[in-house]
Amino acid sequence: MSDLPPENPNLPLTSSSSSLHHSYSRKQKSLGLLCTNFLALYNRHGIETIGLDDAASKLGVERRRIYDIVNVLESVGVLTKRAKNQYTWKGFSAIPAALKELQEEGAKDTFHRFYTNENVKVSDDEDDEEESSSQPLSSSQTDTSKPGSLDSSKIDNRREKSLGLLTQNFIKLFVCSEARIISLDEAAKLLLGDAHNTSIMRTKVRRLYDIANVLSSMNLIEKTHTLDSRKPAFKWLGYNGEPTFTLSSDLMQAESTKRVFGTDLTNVSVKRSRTHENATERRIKMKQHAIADSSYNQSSDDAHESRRYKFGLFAPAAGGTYPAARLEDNSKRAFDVENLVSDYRPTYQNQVLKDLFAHYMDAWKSWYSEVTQKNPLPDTSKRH
DNA sequence: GACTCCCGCCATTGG
DNA sequence: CCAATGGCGGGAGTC
Repeated sequence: MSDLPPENPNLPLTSSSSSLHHSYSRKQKSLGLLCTNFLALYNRHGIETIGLDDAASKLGVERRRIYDIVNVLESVGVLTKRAKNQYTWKGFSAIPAALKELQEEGAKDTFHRFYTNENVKVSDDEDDEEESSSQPLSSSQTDTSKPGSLDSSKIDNRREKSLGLLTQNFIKLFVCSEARIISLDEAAKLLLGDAHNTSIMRTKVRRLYDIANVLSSMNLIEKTHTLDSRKPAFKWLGYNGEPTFTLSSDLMQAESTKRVFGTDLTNVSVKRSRTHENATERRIKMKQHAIADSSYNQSSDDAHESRRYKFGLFAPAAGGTYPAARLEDNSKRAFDVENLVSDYRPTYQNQVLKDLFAHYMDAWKSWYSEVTQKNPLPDTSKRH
């Protein structure tokens, strides 16, 4: 107990004052940003263990959020749980191994799927149905799920729905297939195996957004859109062997506004105005909803509605097509450092943040010069 | 008005 | 029993 009190009404806005509608910026509280900060805070020498409380207070967020981040980081090997409240920092160098393991694991799953399906068709065409029904790829041991029997079926039902596992499965999607770009809907559908229940889907997609955000902040994936359609999707970048923390992806998006890294670490202050509605009401409403919803429209999804999706028949076991993508687009727009610097004007009163800022600026400058060297011209920055 | 996805209630799990 | 964890989905911001 010390430092920053939970309520800290200081928005690092450079404006002198009179910010009447001190805009609540959702972006500045995104999981991705938080993760970026988290990484910057711990991805350095000397760090060995991480305390959740410490992280929470340093980053100025509630514990709950830390769990979110830590879970996905752990599923990629960057962290490991040591004890209650305690994690061990492994670093980015642990990513390749973790990725590889996931890939192998995924390959196995794929095999399994095909064998039980005995329907190995090597269609090269668009329509490439992926597995038939109910069997989300999970690493659970036995599955005795009978649609009719309801009882102590899944003790570890929880684990199956954990953010961590979901993260791994999401990654497997990329690592174990030819797919380079996947939209979250597709991912959700794939990971769900089936159950096109709108509600379930929505929830799953929500989670995927969360995951995608932190994965993005690690530069493992990047947001784009599907080649053909306009649908937003994520592109697998893979691990680019970057010992020092990179921040590009995040900064890229800073172009338009202030989705700037260090902004407001102590962001416990302005929360979006919760609709006046006390907890009780809320709870009740929830219950009612649950009840009314209990009659899950279990329409057996009839149409398979196969997403034309290339689930590369079992990924090449060794080496094969290990996604080795780099940011090869030229779409990265350039903006000038000085401008950003002077414009940004750090209002950090805390040493850590200052430190952090310097760190970022450093990394970014080098990145910037590198890019400008390759791309002499700032490249007509069109709309994103 | 569709997309994103933050927030925090509260069920679970662990000690 | 309480504290640590973390599923989950309402609904507020964004685009």
